[in-house]
Order: sequence, then structure tokens, then C-alpha cells
Amino acid sequence: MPELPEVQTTCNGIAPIITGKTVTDVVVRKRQLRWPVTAGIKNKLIGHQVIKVWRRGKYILLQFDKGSLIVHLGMSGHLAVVDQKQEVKKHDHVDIFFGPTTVLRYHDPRRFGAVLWTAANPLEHALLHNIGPEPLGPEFTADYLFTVTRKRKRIIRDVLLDGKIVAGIGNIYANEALFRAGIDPRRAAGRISRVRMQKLVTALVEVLSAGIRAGGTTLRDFRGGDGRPGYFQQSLSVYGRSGEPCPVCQQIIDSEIRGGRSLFYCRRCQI
DNA sequence: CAGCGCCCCTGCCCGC
DNA sequence: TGCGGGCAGGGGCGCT
Repeated sequence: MPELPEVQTTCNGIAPIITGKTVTDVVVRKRQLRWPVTAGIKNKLIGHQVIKVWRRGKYILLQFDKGSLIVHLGMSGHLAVVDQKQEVKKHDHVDIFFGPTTVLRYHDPRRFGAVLWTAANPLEHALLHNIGPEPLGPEFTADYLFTVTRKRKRIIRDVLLDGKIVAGIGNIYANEALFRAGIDPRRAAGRISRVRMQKLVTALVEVLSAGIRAGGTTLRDFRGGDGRPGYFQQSLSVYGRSGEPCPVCQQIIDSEIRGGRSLFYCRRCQI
């Protein structure tokens, strides 16, 4: 499910329901995710109260009165509050009960995600302590991106996907932002000017903000309840649109696979 | 250290 | 209709 806007939307959805509530039970149906669900998590959680729900990059953080739960959705994870009467579906791996009916349910077909407990500051956890600045935060500026990419030969798309440089950018939003900024995703990061880096930072902020405003419905498998075509269809300019005309100049959108992930771009608009 | 593949896993879509 | 191949939103890890 992820991409930062979907993770933020997940936090926004569950925070008002579970903040201040106390865990009454935990059911783990399958421990084997990317890493095994922390052993003894049931006893660590029961009786403890949620203080706040937040995120760092794509890691969802449930802060309890003692310790934090770190949840990552991988490629296919969902995390939502459901009613206990809701039937348990295939790939519903973890349930966290807040009373008899309210359940925070983790669902993840591909199991690339994670559910981990830490008693310490989650930002100091091995998975988080080296993450780059938040793309919607004050540290993520054109100067920063320009400086850290000097002499870098990697293509700019791969730099945007590198969580050590900037947190939470996924392949959809990387491609979309590069289109908006008019930058060829295959360009060596170290060969992009400061002015163009400013365009890229601005484009990233716009694209991520639009995704959050849309409620994170920019994913192919999002199911809206109203039967309308998914926001996914209308919202993306180049991602998943190879062979279609560029919305700006009508040039046919190109795609190719680099580093195991698809690039989508307009060879006329992006240089 | 920078950079690049590999891989974890299931589901879905496409072509034959 | 069945089957095989390719691809999917992530990102840690090991190797060069």
C-alpha cells in the first residue's frame, strides 16, 4: 500500500480512534513478515496505552506509555481499525485489540512489511536512525539536495528512492515529481543545477501534498466505496502511462526498467 | 564509501 | 481455461 501519502493517511485514520486507548489483547496469526514479529509482543502490549500515532518516512510509529510499535507496510500492507465482527481474511497477520470490538488489523499479502517492538526511542532504532530528512519538513531544501548530490553518479530517480538521502519517497512520486520538474529521471544526480534542484524540491512537496490531500488514494488497488474510478486514474501524469501521450506536449511517454524499477518519462519535457 | 543487484512473497495481468 | 512469465507501491543487505 505505501508511498508516504498513504502512510500519512493511515496514521490520520487510526490516530483519532486509538490514541488514549489501552491494549486488551493481541493476536498474531503469522509471525514471518520481513522480520519475525517481535517475540512476546502480546505481553509487551497488553495493558499499555497509546500516547500518539506518528510516522518517520514510511515507518508508522505507535508510541505507548512504555515503548513503541514500529510498523512498516512494505509493498502490500494495510493497517486499519476494524470491528471485531469483521471476518478475518487471508493475510490478516496481526490484530491489536482495544476493548472487545475495536481492532487494529495488519494485513499484508506479500509480507515485505514489519511489526516490531522497541522499548527505546524508535528514532534510534537501527532501521530508523540513518533515515534522511522528511521531504515535507524544513531540512529538505534545494541547498541540501544540491550539496549531498555533488559528484554523485547515480541517476536522480535512484537518489530520490534512497531513504538515507530523503525519507519516504517511492517510485510513483519520484517519477511524478521529476516530470513536474522537467528533469530526466536518468540524469546523473551530480549533474543537476541548484536551480533545477529547487524545482525538484518544489515538485516533490506539491506531489506529496496532493497525494495526502487526496487521502492517499493514488494506488492502483485502492478501493473507494463509491464506485467512482480511482483517483489513481486521473492523478498521475506519467507513472504507469507508457505509450500514452504526455499531458503537456503529446509526446508518447517512454518507460524502461532501471535498478529493477520502472521509469516513466517524457523525452521532450524532461531533460 | 558509493553503487548496484538480489531477494523476501503473493497476486494479477497478459500472451499463448 | 490453464499455465508460464513478467511485473508491482520497499528497502535491507551483501558484494564489488
